[in-house]
Amino acid sequence: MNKELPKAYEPQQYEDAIYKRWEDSGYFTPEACPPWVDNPDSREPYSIMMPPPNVTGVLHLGHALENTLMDVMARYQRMNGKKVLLLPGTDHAAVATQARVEKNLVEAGMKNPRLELGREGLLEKIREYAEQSKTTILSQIKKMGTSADWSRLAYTFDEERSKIVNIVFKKMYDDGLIYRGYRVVNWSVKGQSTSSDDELAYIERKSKLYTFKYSESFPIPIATTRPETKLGDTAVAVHPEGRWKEYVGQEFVIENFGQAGHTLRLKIIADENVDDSFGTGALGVTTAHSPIDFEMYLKQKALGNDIGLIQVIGKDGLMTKEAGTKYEGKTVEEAREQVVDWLRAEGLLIEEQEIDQSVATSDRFGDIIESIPMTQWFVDVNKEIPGRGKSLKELMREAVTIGLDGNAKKKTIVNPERFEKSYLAWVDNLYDWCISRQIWWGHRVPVWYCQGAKNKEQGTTCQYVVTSEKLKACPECGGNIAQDEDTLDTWFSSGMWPFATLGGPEHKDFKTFFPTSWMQMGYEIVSLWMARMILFSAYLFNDIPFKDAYVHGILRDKDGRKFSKSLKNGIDPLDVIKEYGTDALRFSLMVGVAPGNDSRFYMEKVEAGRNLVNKLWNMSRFMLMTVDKEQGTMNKPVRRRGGDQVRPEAKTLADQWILKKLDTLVTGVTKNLDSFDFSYAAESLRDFTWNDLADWYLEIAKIEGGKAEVLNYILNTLLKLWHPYTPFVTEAIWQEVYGEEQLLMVAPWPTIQRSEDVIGTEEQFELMKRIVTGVRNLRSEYNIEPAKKVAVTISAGKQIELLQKNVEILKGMARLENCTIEKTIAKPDGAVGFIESEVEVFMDLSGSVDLEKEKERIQKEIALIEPYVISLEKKLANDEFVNNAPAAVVEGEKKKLEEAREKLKKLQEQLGVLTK
RNA sequence: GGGUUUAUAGCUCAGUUGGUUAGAGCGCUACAUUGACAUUGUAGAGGUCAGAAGUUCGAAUCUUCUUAGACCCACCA
Repeated sequence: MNKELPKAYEPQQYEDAIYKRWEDSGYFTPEACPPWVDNPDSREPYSIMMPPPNVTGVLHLGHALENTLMDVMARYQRMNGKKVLLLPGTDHAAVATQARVEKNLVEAGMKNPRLELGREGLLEKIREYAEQSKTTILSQIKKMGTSADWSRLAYTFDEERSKIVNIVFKKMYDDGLIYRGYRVVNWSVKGQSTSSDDELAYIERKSKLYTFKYSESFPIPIATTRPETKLGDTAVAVHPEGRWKEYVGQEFVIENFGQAGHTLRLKIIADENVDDSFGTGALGVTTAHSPIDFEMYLKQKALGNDIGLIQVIGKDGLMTKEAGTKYEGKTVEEAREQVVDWLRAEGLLIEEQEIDQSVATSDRFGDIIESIPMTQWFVDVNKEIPGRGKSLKELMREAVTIGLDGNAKKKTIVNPERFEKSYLAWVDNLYDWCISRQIWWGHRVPVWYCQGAKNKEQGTTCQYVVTSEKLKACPECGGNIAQDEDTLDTWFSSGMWPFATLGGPEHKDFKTFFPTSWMQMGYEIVSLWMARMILFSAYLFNDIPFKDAYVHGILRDKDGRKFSKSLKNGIDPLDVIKEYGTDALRFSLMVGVAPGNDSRFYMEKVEAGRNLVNKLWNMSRFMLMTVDKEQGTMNKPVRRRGGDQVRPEAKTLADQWILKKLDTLVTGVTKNLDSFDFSYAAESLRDFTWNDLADWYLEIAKIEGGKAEVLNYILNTLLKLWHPYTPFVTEAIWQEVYGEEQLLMVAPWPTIQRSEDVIGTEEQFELMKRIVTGVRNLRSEYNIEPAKKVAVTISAGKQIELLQKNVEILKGMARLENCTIEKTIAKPDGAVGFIESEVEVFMDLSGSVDLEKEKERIQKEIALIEPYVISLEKKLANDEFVNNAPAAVVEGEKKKLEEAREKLKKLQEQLGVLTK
C-alpha cells in the first residue's frame, strides 16, 4: 500500500464514485459477463423485477428496505456467475397519483381542478408531477446502491407497457372474461370514481341502529343503520323456514313512506342467507344500494321475480329525484334525519340503539363509500376460461398449491409459508373485479362506442368495439366513434409487471427471464398485487410470474407505529445516508428481522451499522498494513480466476481455527442467502468479523507474525461475503487492494476449497480462549491494572502439549510476564486460580491475596456447579433418556458431566487448602 | 364473528425441523487508552422464555386453554 487509508471510513467520499464505476462497468446489465465465468453462453438467468414505486412523491424507508433485499439477492447471484437482471421501474399509480396532485392543486387555491383544468389540462399537471417524482425516485434508488439495469428501465404507463395492457384487455374480452355490466359498485363521491373491494379501508365508528316498521299495518319490523336508503327498498327478505315465512310471496304497498310522495311496493322474498335468529329475522332489501341486496335482486330476477331497483342516492352523494320530492337534492345525512323524524312522528320507530359499525371508506380519497348501481367493466373470476376448463380463481389457487395443471415446476413458493394461507383465503372470497375507474390518470379503457347515425338506420348492432388498436372510425359501419371515458384500475397494469417489463411474450428478454426468479413484497400487498400477477401470468402463459415470493414485514418507527404522513414520523432515507452512509443503513435494515415479521427502525441501529462498517474498514486497514510490513511491498495477493484465492496453509493452531471458522461462515452465509434468511447471514457475518477475527485472530496475528498469506485470504473472502450487504465499503477496500481494474461486484462468490479436518481444533482453541478470558477475569476481580504484567502457573494435565506450544498466545493475550506450565503442580502459596476443563490456572498475587475473598469466590463457583453436576447425573442415570435420546446427545451429556465433575473436584481441593 | 400473528435480559430482537447451565446488538456497571479502530478494548451485572395444564426420557420450542397486543378478512341487517 502506498498511501495511508484514513482512520475512519467516510462513506460520502466513496459512494457516488463507486456507484458510477459500477454503472460505467456495464455489469448492471445481465449481458456483461465476468471474465472468470467458464461458460458465458450458458449462464443461468436470474431475474428480479423491482416492485415499481408509485410516482406519488419520494421514497421512504420501506422502499429502502425493499431495495436492500433485492440488491442483496441480485449481488449474491451475480457473484455466483448468474446472468442477473434486476429490472427497475416505477408505477403511475392511477388513483393515488391523481388524488395527490388534485390535493396539491386544491391546497394551492384551486376549487375544483377537474372542472377548472379539464381532462387534458389536469393530465398535463399530473404528468409533470409524475415525471418529477420519477426523477427523484430513480436517483434515490441509485443512492441505495441498487445494482439495477437502468437500460431496461420501465414505467407502467409508458408506451410499451400500455400496448400490452390493451392487448391483454382485448384478449380477456374475447375470452369473455372481461364484461361490461350494470352492478352495484363502490363509489367515492369525493373522488367521483369507483374503487375495487381491495381499495377500501374500513373504519370503526359509532352509529345508530334503528328498528322500525314501514307502516302501521306492516307486520315485520326491520332494522337499519341507513334509514334514508329505505326510501329505495323494493323487498323484504326473510328466511324461507323462518318466523316470517307465512308472508313470503306477498306484496305490501306502502303509501307515501317518509312523506316521499311516492309508493313503496315491498315483496316479501325468501333467502337462505337471512338469519332467522338474528335481530328481527328480516331484512329490508335496498337493491340499488347494497351489494348483497343487489345479489338478491339478481337471484330473484333469475327466478322470474323482478323486484326492481330504485336508486335514491346519486353520484353526487345527494338524494335523487326517485327518493321523492321532499328529499331530492338533500345530503344523505339530512335525509336520514328527516326519515327518522318522520318514523318517530308516525309512531313507527320501535327502537334506537347505539352500535359500533365498521364502514368502508375510500383509501385514497378518504370519504365514505356509497354503494351505487352503474355500468362498469369487470373481470369475471369465476367463469371458465375457454379451452382451459378452469376459472381465473382456480388458476390463482393452483399456482401456489399444486402448481398450474398440477405441475410442481409451475408453482410459486411463498416464503414464509404462512402467507400462502392468507392469499388462498383471499382468493376464495374473491368477487368479480371492477376494473374501470372514472379518474383520468391511467390507461384508458380500450373500447370505442359507435355513435354513427348510419348504423342506427340500418339497425345494426355495433354498439361498441373492443380493440387493442387506436380507432378512428367504427370498423363495422364507418361511423363516428368515441373512446370510453374511463381508465383502468392501477392493479390491472401492475399485475402485468413481471412480463410487461420484459416486453411481452415475443421479446427475447421474456424468453430468457420469464418466469422471473424471485419477487419480494410487503405482506400488505400479497392479495392486492401478488394475486393479480399470478392471475395474468397463469391466464396468458399458463405459467407463474415468479418462482419464489418472499414476503417481508413492514417497517415501523421506534415506538412500533407505522410510518405515516399524519404522524409526521417519517424518516428520509437520504438523510440517514448522508449522516451514516448507505452501507450502515442497509445493514440496519437487514439485521434483527425475522422473515415476514415487522421490524422497528431507529437510529441506534443505524449507528451500530455505521460502527460495524467502520470496524470492517479498520480491520482491513490493519490487515493490509500487516501484509505490507511482512512482505515488504504492496501485496498483490495470489489471484486465480480474477481474485479467487487458494486457501493458504495453516501454520498454527490459530490459523487452523480461523480458517475453519471462515469455512463455516462461507457455508452458513451461502445457505442462509439461498433460503432468504437475510438476518441470519448478516448476524453470522458480524459475529465472525468482530468476535472471531478482530478480537482474537488479529490480536494473535500481532503476536505470532507471518500471517501475510492467511490475512490476504481472509480479507479477500470476507469482503466478498460482506459485499451484498455493504457494497460500498467493501468495494472501496477492494479497490485499495487490487487497484481499479477489478470490481468486487463481479468477483466470484467464495466456495470452500478444502475442508481440512484437524480433529479438535476448535475445542483446543476454545480452551485457549477460556484460559485467556479466565486470567483477564481474575485480573479484573483483583483490580490488577490491565497494563501490569502478572505471572501465571498452569497445571495442564493432558493439555500440556497444547499449552506449551501456544504459550506465546497466552502471554500476549493475557499480558503475562511469566507463564510456567507443568503437567501437574499444586497451587502455589499466595496465588488465586480457576479451572477450565482439567486445566488449573494459578495467578501469582505476590502475597496480596485476600484469603476470605478467594474462599468466597470458590464457594460461589461450587454452588453454581454442584446442582449442575447433580442434574447431569440424574439425567444419565435415567434409562429412558439413555435409551431414547440420540447417541450423540448422550455422549455430549457424558462429556459435560465428566468435565463438570473434574472441575468440582479441583474446586473442592482448592477450597480444602484454603480452609486448612 | 372467522383467520393470521406476537408475548424471551432495561430497550430492540434472534433462537433453523424438541437435547444450551437460554443468546446478540444497544443500554448499564467497573476498568483501560500513543500505532487497525473511542465509530475502541477488557471484564461484569441482568431472564422462573406472558400464565396454566398437557404430550415427552427431555419443552422457550409441540398441543389445549387463559391473559394482553397487532394485523387481515367478513353481507349479520
